[in-house]
Amino acid sequence: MEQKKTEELLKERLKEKGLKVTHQRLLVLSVLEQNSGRHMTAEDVYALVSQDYPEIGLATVYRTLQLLYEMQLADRISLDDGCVRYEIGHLFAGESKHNHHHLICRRCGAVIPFGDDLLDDLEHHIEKATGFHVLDHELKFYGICKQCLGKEK
Amino acid sequence: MEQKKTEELLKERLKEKGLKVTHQRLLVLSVLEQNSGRHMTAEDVYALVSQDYPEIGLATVYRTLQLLYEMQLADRISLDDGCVRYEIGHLFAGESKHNHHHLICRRCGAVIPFGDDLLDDLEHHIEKATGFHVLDHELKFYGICKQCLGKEK
DNA sequence: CTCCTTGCAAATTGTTTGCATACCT
DNA sequence: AGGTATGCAAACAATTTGCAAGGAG
Repeated sequence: MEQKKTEELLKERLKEKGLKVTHQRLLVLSVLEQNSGRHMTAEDVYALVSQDYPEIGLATVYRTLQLLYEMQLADRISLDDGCVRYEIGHLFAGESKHNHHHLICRRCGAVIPFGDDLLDDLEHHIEKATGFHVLDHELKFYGICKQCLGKEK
Repeated sequence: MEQKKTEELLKERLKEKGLKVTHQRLLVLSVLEQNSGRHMTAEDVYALVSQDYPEIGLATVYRTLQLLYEMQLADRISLDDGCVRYEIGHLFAGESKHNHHHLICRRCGAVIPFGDDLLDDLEHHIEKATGFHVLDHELKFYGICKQCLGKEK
């Protein structure tokens, strides 16, 4: 029913905006959901959706991911490898705060999620100090992962 | 002499690696330095270097920026507008901790630097908790800037 | 004199767009 | 029916690469 919930959420939001509920859109969301942990490129999603629905076009996947992002149903990050990635955050029905960060290994490229939310205070501070209304944040740490450290001379 | 310092730093590091000190490399660094506040794309740098040195090729600028980044002489960020940007952080002779963050307006695209370093504690915490050795971090806040908020109905 | 580096152009790669057709509502 | 979405192919834009010629050590 977690499953069901985001699907319903998508349908609602589509209707609100006069957009249509299509097979493709549901499939893209479902793939994202079944891989909620991974950071998926459009190609990744395309490959998976194609298994069930080979007729889908890559362009549709791009369009749909963008749509999901705009509707706050998907999270978007860049891992500096030249492509945008999407993932489903732990969304609590309507609340769409994205609260996990990433540790990126400069050596092997591993991406380790790191859940923590110490940034709320900082956000409030920013709002007060600059008048900037914070909606979301993205925090990445670069360094060397445990494995790579182990391999070092 | 701040000026002089990074140039010397570059020369040193090039020699260490058996690489060569070229006019182009010095010029790219110098342009970055003279615009230390801006987040510059390769094209931006290319345009500026071209004024003094029209023969330079765009590919060289790309190669040089990458090099400076690898040598920790330049900082690299992505503002999600589809191109990588570089800037010179306030580097304190050798120490290359990059400690300023960015507020990115979802409406007008403005990028507001935000200096603050509350993340050291968090970094230590991560190292202890995960064994990941943190070298650097990148923090972006997305939201609506003051001006755009003002324009709202 | 020997590699490293450059400039140029061509090649790649991720992503977007135009358009006729197919599909929701 | 009527407008939205789709698939395909072509268009794009940022970045990379191959290679012959030039330049630093």
